[in-house]
Amino acid sequence: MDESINDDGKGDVSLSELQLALMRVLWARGQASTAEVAEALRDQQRPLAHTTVATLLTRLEKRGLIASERDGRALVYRAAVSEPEVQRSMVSGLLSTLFGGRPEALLSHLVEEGGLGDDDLARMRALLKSKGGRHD
Amino acid sequence: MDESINDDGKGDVSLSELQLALMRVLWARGQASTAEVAEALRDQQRPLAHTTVATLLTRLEKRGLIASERDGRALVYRAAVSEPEVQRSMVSGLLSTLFGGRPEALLSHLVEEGGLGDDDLARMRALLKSKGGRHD
DNA sequence: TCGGATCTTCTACAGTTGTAGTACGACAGG
DNA sequence: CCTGTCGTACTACAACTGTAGAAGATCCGA
Repeated sequence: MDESINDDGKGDVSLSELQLALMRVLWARGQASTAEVAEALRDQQRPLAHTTVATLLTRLEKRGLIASERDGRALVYRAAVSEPEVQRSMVSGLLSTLFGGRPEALLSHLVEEGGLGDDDLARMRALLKSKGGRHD
Repeated sequence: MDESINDDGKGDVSLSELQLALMRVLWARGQASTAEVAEALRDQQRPLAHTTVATLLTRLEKRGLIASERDGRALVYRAAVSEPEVQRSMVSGLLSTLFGGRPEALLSHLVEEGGLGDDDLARMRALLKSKGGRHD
């Protein structure tokens, strides 16, 4: 049968810092041409050759994480996976490899070692309070 | 001066799943020979050739993450970085690349999307309660 | 003392990532 | 019409990772 149906990449995405930087541009702007992405990165003190950005985008597309559409001679890209999807995937990866899959272990780590300020703690407390469940 | 003093690796460690699997063996046992590490991995449904494990350990040592000591003809390894150190480093990496460095954003994600059970939430709440700071 | 069992070390190789040059098509200004 | 300019596609290459075979040193038991 037709084997052109590519894996849609939803299963356990893990992106490098740089790849995320590209994704973030697309998430923020909805869509962007190669040149726009390159410019955005340049503005973030991350100057890369136009061709480098093109290569990176091509690779992300090959992985199914973004999709392109032609606008004249230029390609315009948009994200094919949402930021929360990627977050979910990467957090759960970290959780299982580094914290035995126990979310409290991660929180505990954040609280104990994460150098959080009082305001951070307060915000987190508020967040949890607003979430249902018993308050034993 | 003598430039043989190698970078001690404490600065922004990021380990792959497999590399962490090796580290976990060492963290758990304190120390282990190549053969013991290989055996432990085999027991975790991760059968790797002895030489593969040796290569991996050598590379980790080159990065300063583990240290070896000779015991007869065999090498015995122990971790040179602690698990909390690695956790700190990797969590803070994830935090900055994926959550704009805002810990509450990570917690929020955990709470909203992390599929936590009531008991998880309760444990987390307890954890935060026991931590000082104001309770606005 | 000889052969297998063990170990380390070296070498290899494919895949991914970061980075960019080259080639080549299209288009706009003079 | 010609020449930059802009854009994609292709190629390249070094570093790192996962994986392991080949070589060579040793040690143990018969």
